[in-house]
Amino acid sequence: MSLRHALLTALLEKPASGLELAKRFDRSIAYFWNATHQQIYRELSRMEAEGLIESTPEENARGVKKIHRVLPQGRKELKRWVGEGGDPAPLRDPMMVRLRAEGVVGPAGLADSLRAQRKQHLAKRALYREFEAKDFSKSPADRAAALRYVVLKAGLKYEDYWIEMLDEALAVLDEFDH
Amino acid sequence: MSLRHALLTALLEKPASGLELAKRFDRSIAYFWNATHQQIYRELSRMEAEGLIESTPEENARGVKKIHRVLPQGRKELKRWVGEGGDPAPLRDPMMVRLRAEGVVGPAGLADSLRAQRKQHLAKRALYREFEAKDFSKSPADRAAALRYVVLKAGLKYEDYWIEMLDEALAVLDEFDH
DNA sequence: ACGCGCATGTAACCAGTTACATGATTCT
DNA sequence: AGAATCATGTAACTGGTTACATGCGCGT
Repeated sequence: MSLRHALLTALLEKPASGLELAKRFDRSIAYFWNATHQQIYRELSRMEAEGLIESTPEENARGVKKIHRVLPQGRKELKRWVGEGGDPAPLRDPMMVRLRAEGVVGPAGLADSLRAQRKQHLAKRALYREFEAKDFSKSPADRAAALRYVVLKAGLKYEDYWIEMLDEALAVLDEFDH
Repeated sequence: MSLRHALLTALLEKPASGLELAKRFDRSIAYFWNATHQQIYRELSRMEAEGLIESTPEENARGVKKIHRVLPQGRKELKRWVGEGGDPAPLRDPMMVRLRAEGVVGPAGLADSLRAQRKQHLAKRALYREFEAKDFSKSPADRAAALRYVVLKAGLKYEDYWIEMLDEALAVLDEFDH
C-alpha cells in the first residue's frame, strides 16, 4: 500500500488537489512512483473516509477543486509505515522477459524496441539532470533535502543502469545478427 | 501480460509441471520475473484453454503431475509478443517512497530496514555470481546463451545498483543523525 | 502412525489499468 | 460556437497476493 504513503508524503510537503497530485506524480516524483488520476482520486476518498486527511472545496477555480490536507492521524500512519520495513520490491520487467524469449524463438525484431526504450531512458535521464542542476547545484544542507537528493540520484542511476543494459543487449544482437 | 510469455519461454527451454516452473522462477529466473504457484497454475490453465500449450499427466510420480508443452500456437504468440515493443516498465519501489517520507516526518527508524535490505541484495548478488561462474566461465558461443548472459548481468548490475543506493542512503542518515 | 515434501488447486481480496462520463472555464 | 484544459469521478477488468484445501508418497 505505498500509493497511500506516497500521497501522504506529497501532501505533507504541500496540500493539493487530486489533479495537482497526478501532475506532480507525472513530473518530479515519477522517478520513484507513479499513478493515474483515477487511482489517486480513489485513494484520496478512502483516506478521507478513514480520517487520515481532510479536504476543503475551493470554489473560485473552475469546477470545484478540493484541496487535501494531512491530519495528525495521517502523519502518524506515515511515520508508522516508514519504520515498518519489509522485503525489497519484487523485480518484474517485461524487457528482460523479451530478451530471454528472443534467445529462444530466434530473431523477432527486438532491436527496434530496444532502441526505442533506450531513447526514452536517455530523455528521462536528461530530465533528472535538469532537476539536479536546478535543485541541488550546491550540496543540500538539511536532512530532508539530502534525502530528496538521494532519491533523485537513485533515479538517475537507474536510468544509467538501463542505458548500459540496453547498449549491451544491442551489441549482442548486432554481433550475432550483423 | 508478461507472466504468460515468461512461462512460454521457460516451457520452450524445457517442458515442466506447474510446481517445477514455480521453483525455476524462484531460482534461476527470479532476477527478471517472479510468480507464486497459484498464479502459475491459473495462467497455465488459461493457456491450455486457449490452445497455446498442452499438458500430459504423468501418473508414476506422487500425485498426478502434469507436464506442459508449448504448442505451435504458443510459439507463434511468443514471437509476436517479442516483436511487439512497448514502454519501459513503470518504476514502483516502496523503499524510495520510504526515503522521501523519512525526510518529511523526521527520523522514523528507517536505517534498520535499509541495512536489512542491503543484506538481502548482497545475498542475491552472491547467488547470481555463482550462476555466472557456473554457466558463463567462458564467453558464450551461441546467440541464446549470449542473451541469457545479458539478462544475468542485468540482474547482477541491478543488485550492485541497490547496494550502492542503500549505502548512500545510510551514509546520509548517519551524517545527520550521527 | 505421523510429519514432511510434492503436487494441484479454489476463493477472496487488493492494486493498477483502461475506457468512459460529466461539467465548468478559458482560449480562439 | 467550438476546442482545449481543468477538475472530478464511475465501471469493468486484469494481474498479483494471501489464505486455505486436498491428496499422495516417502522417510522415520
